[in-house]
Formats: sequence, structure tokens, C-alpha cells
Amino acid sequence: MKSEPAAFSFEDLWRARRRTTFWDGVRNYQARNLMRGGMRVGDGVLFYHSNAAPPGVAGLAEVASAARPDPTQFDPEDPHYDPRSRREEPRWWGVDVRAVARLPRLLPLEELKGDARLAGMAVVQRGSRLSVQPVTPAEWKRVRQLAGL
DNA sequence: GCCAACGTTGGC
DNA sequence: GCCAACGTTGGC
Repeated sequence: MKSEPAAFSFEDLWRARRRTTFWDGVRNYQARNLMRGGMRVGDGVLFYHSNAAPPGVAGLAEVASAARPDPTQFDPEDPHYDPRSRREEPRWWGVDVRAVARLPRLLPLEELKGDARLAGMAVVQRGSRLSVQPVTPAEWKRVRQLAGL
């Protein structure tokens, strides 16, 4: 799951109450579908810093709730307000995410790209903009290994 | 700041 | 349903 650290970093999550936050603001159907249908409580999450110097995996987290409607879609004052959303049929969903482990070091995208075993990983593909991406068990293990865990 | 890649919108 | 225009993402 990607976040711009200037907006919300892994350290922000680590310091949050119960190290948990609701992952709101996702406005992409593919990413929504992954959160709503592709996640189970307890699933591992790679917390990725995008638009950062350097970009990369900043920490480990986990899915901490089932998906539920994102309240920001109904709030006209919120930048993620979506006037097309109706409460009877919410368009945008999110999950709770809980920080689980800091990494000994940030694992830069450049290293992910340089690792043959991660060649298929979504985040290393050219033009990969999706903010929520699936990670295979093998990729998960390899990332942990590279990060020094 | 640049710009390629991508998703969405809306005219037709 | 097509596709050009547009806005956004995100690496560099």
C-alpha cells in the first residue's frame, strides 16, 4: 500500500493510536476492489513510500479490519469528497491498517528493481501507479529478507 | 520541474 | 462504444 510520506509516513502510522489508521481516500476502482475483496484481517502489508527520496518499502503493517465505507466520500469539506457516492450504496471503501514492524532500513525501489526474484512484482513494473497492489507470498518473504529481517 | 503512463470523462 | 482531452501519479 502506497503513501506519500509527506502526507502520511510509516512513522506516522507507528506513532498513531494503536498504530492503526483507516486507509481512506482511495479513489481507484482496482485499488478499492483489492481492499474490499482481496484482503483478510491479518494479511501482511508492505507500507510503501511513493513520491519520496528515495521511494521504497518503509515498514511492515497488516490489515486490521474488514473493508468498510470510506466516510470521506460523503464529506463535502473533504478533498476526497465524491458527490456521486450515496450512503445506501457507497462507492469507496477502505480497511484499517496497523503498523507491525519497523525495518532496519528503508528498502529502496531501486533495490527491488535490481532483484531478479522480484522481477514480477507490481511495484517494479513500468508505469505502475496503482496505490494498492497485491504481493505474493514469495515476494513478501523476499522483501523481508532484503530489508534485513 | 519534467514528463510518461495511466485512469476517467464526456462528446459524438 | 470509441477515443481525444484531461487530470493525476510518481519516478527521475
